[in-house]
Amino acid sequence: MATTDILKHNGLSITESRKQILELFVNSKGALAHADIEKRSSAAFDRVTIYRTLQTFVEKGIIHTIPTVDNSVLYALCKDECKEGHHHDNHVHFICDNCITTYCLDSVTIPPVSLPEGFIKKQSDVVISGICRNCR
Amino acid sequence: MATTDILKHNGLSITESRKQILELFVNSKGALAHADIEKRSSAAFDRVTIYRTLQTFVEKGIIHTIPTVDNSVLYALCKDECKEGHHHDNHVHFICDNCITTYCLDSVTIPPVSLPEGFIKKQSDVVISGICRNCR
DNA sequence: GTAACTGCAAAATATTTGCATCCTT
DNA sequence: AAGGATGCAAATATTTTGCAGTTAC
Repeated sequence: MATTDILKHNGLSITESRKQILELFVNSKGALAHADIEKRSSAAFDRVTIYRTLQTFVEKGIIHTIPTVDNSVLYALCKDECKEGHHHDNHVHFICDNCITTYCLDSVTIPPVSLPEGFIKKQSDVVISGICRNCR
Repeated sequence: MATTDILKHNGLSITESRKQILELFVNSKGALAHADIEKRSSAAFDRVTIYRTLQTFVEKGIIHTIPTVDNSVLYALCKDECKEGHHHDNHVHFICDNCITTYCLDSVTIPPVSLPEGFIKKQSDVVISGICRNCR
């Protein structure tokens, strides 16, 4: 799906920054941090615009944040099942210790985890670190 | 184990701030953020001291960071299996959407996840969010 | 034309570093 | 006494907010 279509689908107006930033996500295999976007976008968007664009994309369910053990904030494209306000991010994230790329392993399903009495699960995230395909 | 012993075990000198901050972790059911420590410590430690103490504890394997989807950084006590430089954090973290407490569910083991060809797993973290025991 | 988006400036927050002083061993 | 830990000041880095100008529809 073209970036313009994705934006339209979500009721967002089509702007250069949104198209380009979304393009970055579509073309990237891994997740992106705010800093990556700042570097990679050809046009120099304002830092603030990037913050706001990312926030908008998260709200609309176009991208989602990935939990990381260090304090960095990573974003990656959501799959179609994601809808506004309700994420369906039941997929595994893999962070390569070597090249630092973060992959969304959509093909890997999270096995059910049984919680202790009284805990009600809403969402689960699995982050696995190690060495990726390309770095072996 | 008393806090002083833990510190000795790790070759750290015994200071008021270290004892008190470690005490907070021992007494806390959930994980703590930098801000929590700043608030809860009776003596008012310098913000910088807290940063440095947490960093030292992480290096020594006394506490570990917990991955979170928002950008916050959380810390929790490590179990005995954790050794300096090599963490064994194969346990599930549970974040309550209501009271924001983060639990280390040591009793819950992470089921094995099969990765695609070429990916080598080193460590895995599972973060589950929902409603905790106390908030139902 | 109107509502929404962007960029700039600046405020608010969070984190790191240097250095002099104080405390632990 | 010596090395390490702390506190203060200040430098950096990160994120948020307000507002005026611009752009999409």
